[in-house]
Amino acid sequence: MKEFSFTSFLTSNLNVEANDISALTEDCNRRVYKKDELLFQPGMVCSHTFFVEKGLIRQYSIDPAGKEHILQFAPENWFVSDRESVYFNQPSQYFIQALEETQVVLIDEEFIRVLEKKIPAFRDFNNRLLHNQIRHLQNRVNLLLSALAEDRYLTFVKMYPDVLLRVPQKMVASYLGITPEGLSRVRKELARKNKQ
Amino acid sequence: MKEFSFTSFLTSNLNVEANDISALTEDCNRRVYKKDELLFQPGMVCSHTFFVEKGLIRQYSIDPAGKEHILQFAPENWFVSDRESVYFNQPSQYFIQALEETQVVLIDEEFIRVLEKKIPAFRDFNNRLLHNQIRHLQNRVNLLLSALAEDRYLTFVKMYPDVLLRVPQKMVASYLGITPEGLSRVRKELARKNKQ
DNA sequence: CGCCGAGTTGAACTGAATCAAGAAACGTGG
DNA sequence: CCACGTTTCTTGATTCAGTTCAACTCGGCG
Repeated sequence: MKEFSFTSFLTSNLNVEANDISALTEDCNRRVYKKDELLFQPGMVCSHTFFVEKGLIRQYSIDPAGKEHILQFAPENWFVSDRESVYFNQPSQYFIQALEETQVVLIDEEFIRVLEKKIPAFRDFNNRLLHNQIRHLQNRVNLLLSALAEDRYLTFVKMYPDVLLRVPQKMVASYLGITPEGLSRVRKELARKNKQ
Repeated sequence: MKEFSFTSFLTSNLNVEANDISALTEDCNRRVYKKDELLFQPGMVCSHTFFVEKGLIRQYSIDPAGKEHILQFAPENWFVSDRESVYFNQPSQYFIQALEETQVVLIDEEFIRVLEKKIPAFRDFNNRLLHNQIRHLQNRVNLLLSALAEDRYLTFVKMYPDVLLRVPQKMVASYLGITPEGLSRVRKELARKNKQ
């Protein structure tokens, strides 16, 4: 029997028997999205969180000038959700899109409540996930406020070396808040420095 | 009997009897900080969250070039904590400072656990606070990625009109990620537009 | 009264965007 | 497996938003 990565993810983080978990996670709603397919788009209220079992997705916005801005990449074992929409029932302003063929678990509020009930440790774990996300966002704000393009890129390379290899360079640029041309020049400059 | 604003804040949000709450919150650790006094500084592990009962505090970093960058303002009824430090027990990289004479409640992990135990609704409320902070941070990242200085300023004015009047302009600039001179020019330009 | 930090203004400068063109990589159908 | 069109990446010339530095004004406070 093949084990779902959502199951093993929860098992290893919740410190409980695999059997207890898989009973709950096996018949979760799952869906496979093709490359470039949208999981979600602005205007709707997003009713669930996505857990990536295989593949890679991104969350992004499009500004009035038509430019894309990437809020988050999510490879295997990451959650993505528009908290604003899921939790506060407001129409989202963000897109969520598969960047590769991607299999996700669809998690709704009800499933979370079931998990909390059956596995008390889940509440604490979920809490930890939220704290972790806040920490990352806070550090990202700080970086956007304080660092130039080159430093932001170097930080990205260090933090997400895997993502770097899986997405087109222009999307890294969009995540960093610079243009594709700008990132191309940053990389050129770094290569020059490394030679000498 | 004078009621603490922390008590009434929890009472109104938790939907429980004021008496139940005040028994818990009355003898919390409280402290008053003078204007400009530091509540906390980098390098230490921050062991508690602050709830502002009266006054105004800010969280900020100082970059290698010596420039300040404000992560958050917190007026009355706001929480401030360095999640990275409190939750993950890591040395913080941020300062927390009183911008006016400020009274705060010091909340440690133990107190949170007591609250969770005695008042079940607190867990959900805390969860809501976390989601709310994520939402705000996410929107701020999006704004930093997509908007020019003028739009960021206008958004700030709309979202925090109260804070705008209580802090020096150079701190608003620091929050927005521009220089004091830059903000001065943005405001001048806006004034010009409004006249015509 | 004199000082000091906050805000303003101007001139020169700089990091990054824009626009445009070409080169390289990629995917798809024949 | 190649040929083609499409997208991605690079490079150059120009422009622009915002910084830096310096001088000056203003208001509060010892």
